[in-house]
Amino acid sequence: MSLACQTCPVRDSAACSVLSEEEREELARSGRTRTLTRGEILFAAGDEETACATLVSGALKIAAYDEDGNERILALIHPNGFVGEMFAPFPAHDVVALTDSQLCVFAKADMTRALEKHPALTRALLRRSQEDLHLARKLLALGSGFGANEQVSKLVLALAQAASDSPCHPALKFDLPLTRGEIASMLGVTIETVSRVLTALERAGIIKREGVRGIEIFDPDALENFS
Amino acid sequence: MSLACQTCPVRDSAACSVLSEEEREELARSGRTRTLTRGEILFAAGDEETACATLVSGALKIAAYDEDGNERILALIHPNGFVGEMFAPFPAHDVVALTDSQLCVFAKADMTRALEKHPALTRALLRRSQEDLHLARKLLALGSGFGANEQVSKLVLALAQAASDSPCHPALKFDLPLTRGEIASMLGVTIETVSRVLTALERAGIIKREGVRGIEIFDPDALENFS
DNA sequence: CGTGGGTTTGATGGAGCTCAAGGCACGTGG
DNA sequence: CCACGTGCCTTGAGCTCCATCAAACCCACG
Repeated sequence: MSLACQTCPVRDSAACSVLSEEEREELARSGRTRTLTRGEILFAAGDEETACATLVSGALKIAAYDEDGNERILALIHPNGFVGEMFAPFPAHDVVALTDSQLCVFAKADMTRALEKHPALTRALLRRSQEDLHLARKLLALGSGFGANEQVSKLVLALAQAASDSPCHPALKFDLPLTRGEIASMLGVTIETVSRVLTALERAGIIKREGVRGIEIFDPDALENFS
Repeated sequence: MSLACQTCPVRDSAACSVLSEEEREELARSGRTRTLTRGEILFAAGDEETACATLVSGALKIAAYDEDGNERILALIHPNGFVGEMFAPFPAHDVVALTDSQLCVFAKADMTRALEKHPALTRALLRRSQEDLHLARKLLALGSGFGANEQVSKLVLALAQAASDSPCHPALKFDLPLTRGEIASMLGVTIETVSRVLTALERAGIIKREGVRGIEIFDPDALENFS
């Protein structure tokens, strides 16, 4: 399916928003939209045909797998986000849909050409890349900061912030985009530990679980300092 | 001190190498060289005056500190590397010299102007940024991959590769740029654990320690698979 | 109703953190 | 030159936290 930028929900915030109307139209001609259902994979590590994409709606994960097949989640992509190796010959990691998602995809060659043609687009991607870098390092800092309690509570808080529209305040009631197993593999802990921390948080009156994915946060500050 | 690009050891590989001779001269006029001794800090998190720099020689660390003052190392910068937030209003992390280092520094405003003027420079930085992102994720994957033995041995191997001139093969004999404590804070383990793993590696005949920082590697493959 | 995926909860053992002591290299001042 | 202090590293002993193993639960779905 070809692109329909006029009705795109992220037309004013994605990287391509720096382009003029005509420039955008031209870029759009080389792209395609694609929809994914949960679990479907967008790029696989080592793929021949390389491409890149911006996420319009939904959520993605970037994941690596060790020799035993254990997944390690390296990053989450939210709407407006951009994925794809622009310079490496092939993608280094798998990119998989966490929820039903909608994105627009470009062949690497087309995107490379567009970068040469539109410096503003390159700057926009540089900015995004630096943000991704920042997020990766935040996750790294979270990583072995301290105990499992800290890690899980802070991740819940981070997910709440990501789920919120307003940039600063966390959503107080939202659905986790991740299963317990996925939370576990973002932090390098086990499913059981994640589950235990969540019940502890609930017993402490800090959160409430609604079904399996729903979370209601009563005390955001307590999530920061849970030991 | 102003720049002397003619004699710069990384003139053909740093980001600025994409510029023509005259363009480089012009950029050079807005930059300054700076030398740091081990431990000196280049940028501090939250600094007012923001800047960026490419590393000419030596090594840097990017580090964050938790509320108790524990350091967490987020990345290492090697010669050719570029540091500095181009878009954020202030740096998010400390940047500190690991060894005596030499770099050339640019005010953020000057660099921003240069980016607008030289699209090729922007592309070069985008490429570098993606590489940094890749490295951060590699460290993330290393993180809670598995036991402390794995982590430390793989990090030693990675440091050996970084110390080597040839891109692929690790240096067989080199000096660690990091103290035990710094290795520990890259991995989120304790100093004692690092020390114990190193002695275990030595007892297994895989490495030999020469003084405190020197390392000789006998069996690089064994470092990959040490349990 | 049975099946299966994801989740919760409990019991146990071990890897690594904590605490503590000692060693080595280096600089500083008597 | 030696005594002393200071960093950094090493080694040991105990204890804690989390991974592991195992079982049961919940819920959606056929």
